[in-house]
Amino acid sequence: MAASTTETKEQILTVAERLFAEHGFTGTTLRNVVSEARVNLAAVNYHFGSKEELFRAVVARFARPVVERELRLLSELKSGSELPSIEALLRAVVQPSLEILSEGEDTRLVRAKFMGRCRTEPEPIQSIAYAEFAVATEMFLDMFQRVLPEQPRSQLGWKFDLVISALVRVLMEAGKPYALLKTTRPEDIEAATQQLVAFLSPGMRT
Amino acid sequence: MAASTTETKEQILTVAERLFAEHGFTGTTLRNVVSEARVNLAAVNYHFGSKEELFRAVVARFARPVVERELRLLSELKSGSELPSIEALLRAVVQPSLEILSEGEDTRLVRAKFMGRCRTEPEPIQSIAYAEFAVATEMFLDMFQRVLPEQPRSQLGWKFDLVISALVRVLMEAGKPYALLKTTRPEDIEAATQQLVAFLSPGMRT
DNA sequence: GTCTATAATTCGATAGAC
DNA sequence: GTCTATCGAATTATAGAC
Repeated sequence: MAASTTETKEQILTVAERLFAEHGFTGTTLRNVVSEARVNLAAVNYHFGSKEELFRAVVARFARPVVERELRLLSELKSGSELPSIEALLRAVVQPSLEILSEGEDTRLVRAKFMGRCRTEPEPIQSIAYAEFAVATEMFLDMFQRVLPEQPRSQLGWKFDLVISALVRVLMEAGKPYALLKTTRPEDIEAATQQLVAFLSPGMRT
Repeated sequence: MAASTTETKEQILTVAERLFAEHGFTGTTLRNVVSEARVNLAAVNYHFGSKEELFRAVVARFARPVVERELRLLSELKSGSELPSIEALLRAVVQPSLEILSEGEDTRLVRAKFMGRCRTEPEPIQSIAYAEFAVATEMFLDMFQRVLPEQPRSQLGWKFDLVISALVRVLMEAGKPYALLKTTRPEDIEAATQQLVAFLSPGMRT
């Protein structure tokens, strides 16, 4: 493996992430990717095997650090002597994803949008990203059930689904003039986190 | 115009609506449409001109009755002697769309999913549907501003955006086993409307 | 590992007979 | 208005030289 191999793979992944985010899976062509990445067309199939495997690789690269932070926050909440508040739990849900926007320089907004795009892709593409988050999602839902034992699981199910929808929407709209999150400055991210949690938490309680 | 012309156009529109809903714009081919619609390939371009014009026609067919009901509910709210409650206003936002699910027999779930899909399509397709709802959206936002004058317009902007996101998610997931709306029975639609309004209204107030 | 060249399909759109 | 046939361009994926 030559020294530039990693570079080529990363270059493909970065460009593909942006084009998938903007145009979706079927709306992105490998020719567009290699053209912008300034690599050869055959390099995609050499390094990733197929267009779908490339998508899986993009998903894995961005999702794993997020899931890792989610699981860490979850274990912190569990290790506490008492049950967390709804607000603390919601913050653990949205914070790892919103923190995407504080890392990666010029790729921040693209990465956030890609995460949102994953959830809006038609099947079977959507399932690729869903699989990465499935374990953490189930654990969050279990925790909501413990904090809100009087609500039936089915109700918590669709409520949590709407929470994720709101998070995804915030990520996709980030950077636009009328969005909740207009910049990627840490203090703006923190403010948006608080506002999003405040918007969602009373609805979870009801 | 022969007697079967309307039939052919409607057949194309109905099949296209389902395929666009399931696979998105770029994921749907005209060949798939005409194959399932059992019409000739050339009929699409004869009746609609292009794939994008076909999409516009599908959007117009489902959106106009919804917008009409939105505007009627809005004028009723305005004609009242006092300002509506948050709950009444939110109900006017979500009800016309959810009522899609009480009409059209076997096309109900498809139509709901298509509406959701419109909002998740990459540009420039998304703007086609957005344009149909733009006027009503602005009027709803004005009404929220009157009911909640202490909140800045920018804040109401992203909150209303999250309300629509929740509505769209409910529409897209309708019919699935763990969704808020599992069937299309009128009483279930009414129950879902109430639960959705109850979930969202406290967040609007905060 | 990177490249050129191309295979093998598939796409949207249209020409022209009926 | 409906059909067959096809154009021209674009797609993913691969074979094979270097």
